[in-house]
Amino acid sequence: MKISKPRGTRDFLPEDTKKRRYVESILRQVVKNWGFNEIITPTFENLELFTLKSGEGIVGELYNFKDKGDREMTLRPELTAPVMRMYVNEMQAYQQPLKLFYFENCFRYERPQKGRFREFWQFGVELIGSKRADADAEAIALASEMLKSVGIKGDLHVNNLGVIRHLLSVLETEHQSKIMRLVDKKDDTGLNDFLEDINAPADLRMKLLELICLTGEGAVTKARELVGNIPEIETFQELLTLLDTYGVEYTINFGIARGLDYYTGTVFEIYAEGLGAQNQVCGGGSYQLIQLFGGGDVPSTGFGLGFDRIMEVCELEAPDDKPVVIIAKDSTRLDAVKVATKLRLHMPVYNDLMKRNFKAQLSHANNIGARHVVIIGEQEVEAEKVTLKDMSSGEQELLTIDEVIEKLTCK
RNA sequence: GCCGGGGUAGGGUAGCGGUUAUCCUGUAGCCCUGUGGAGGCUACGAUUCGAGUUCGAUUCUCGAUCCCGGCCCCA
Repeated sequence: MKISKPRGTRDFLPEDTKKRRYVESILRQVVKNWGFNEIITPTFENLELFTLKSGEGIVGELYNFKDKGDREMTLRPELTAPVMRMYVNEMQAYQQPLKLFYFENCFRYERPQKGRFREFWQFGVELIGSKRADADAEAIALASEMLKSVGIKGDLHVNNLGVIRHLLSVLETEHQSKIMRLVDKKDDTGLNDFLEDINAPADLRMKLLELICLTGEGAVTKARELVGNIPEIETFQELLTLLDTYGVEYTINFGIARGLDYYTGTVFEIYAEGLGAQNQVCGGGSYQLIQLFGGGDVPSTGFGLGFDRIMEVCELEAPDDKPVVIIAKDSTRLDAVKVATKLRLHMPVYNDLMKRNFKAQLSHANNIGARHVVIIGEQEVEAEKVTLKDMSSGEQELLTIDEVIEKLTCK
């Protein structure tokens, strides 16, 4: 009787894990160099944390459960809300801006497909305390740099929601939200119908439809013509100038909306090729969530990277471990253990655990890709040395253990 | 929740009503107990699960399940 793994989860074999850890280590190095500090939050949280942020509707997509104390819990579906909760609970007195990052698994009860799993990993950054374009620009530049560091060419689209919000400000709040959702979905007919339903002014309707199609060069100028010289445009222009200075390539896209009300201004998405329908590898922007969780009026900006999607398109190869295999005879196995113990302070070492004969041990060493083997037989024990054999050249020489360490570690 | 396409040893496959279920690879061992990569031999190991049709099902039908792709959703 075999037990299969739960739907939408994955086993990572040694080769997979090695590559994942390697890519992870590169991303970690980049965020650290940008001055961000890692945090860890619980794997499960009170259900309310997420319904508060995203509405009751998301419960259907959650891995939620009641614990033995009858509390409504859920495995975390994302990490922005937990980080905000953590900030409100424990970090409000910290120096701002807070520069935080996390790399954790998340859980969503969804139908698996390419680039979508029920357990997946998010690498995210939250920058708390600054509402300036400088913070948004740093977040975007960092996201861009992270992808670049692992060899992924992403297509970055940026927008400032303040512009479209300004245009819609004459409408009721609920209508505004609804329109933002329709724009996010790129549901043009739905949008038209809705504008018809609420009897939106013809002038606004025309401007809106024109605005959300604005993209690429000259889009800012055209937007300015549509909505006038409002502060939101100036902020957006400031962000773009900063991005230019960072050397980040981007596409202006007034059609990116993000369906949720807590996004305040800057929003961005990054897409990568080769991922099928789920081609977004990064999404983020500036948002206002802290008040919702009982904190002050603190602006934040952040983004999440879909680590699994990155792995899907990342072509980096993890460096080789260069294992050393010790080959011994039955009569010298204890000597082999002693030598292994010394060598293990410096390098990965394999010892025979199968009581293989001499030839089979050598063959096994070859099969697992050993660069070198260390032979310990009666002759070597007698001479208080070992034989080091280079597996690719076949050359071998009699050396002391210290000489072996010296020789293998300096390469 | 919806729509397609799939599921045969650990991995890759052939068979498409009756076979000892094919071959490649893998793993372990032997040929060969102080020198690997080749070769030969041996062993291990599979029809996703459950119903139905049939004398007989890996093969046909239905259901479940999982995988792959897409829709919805995407915090």
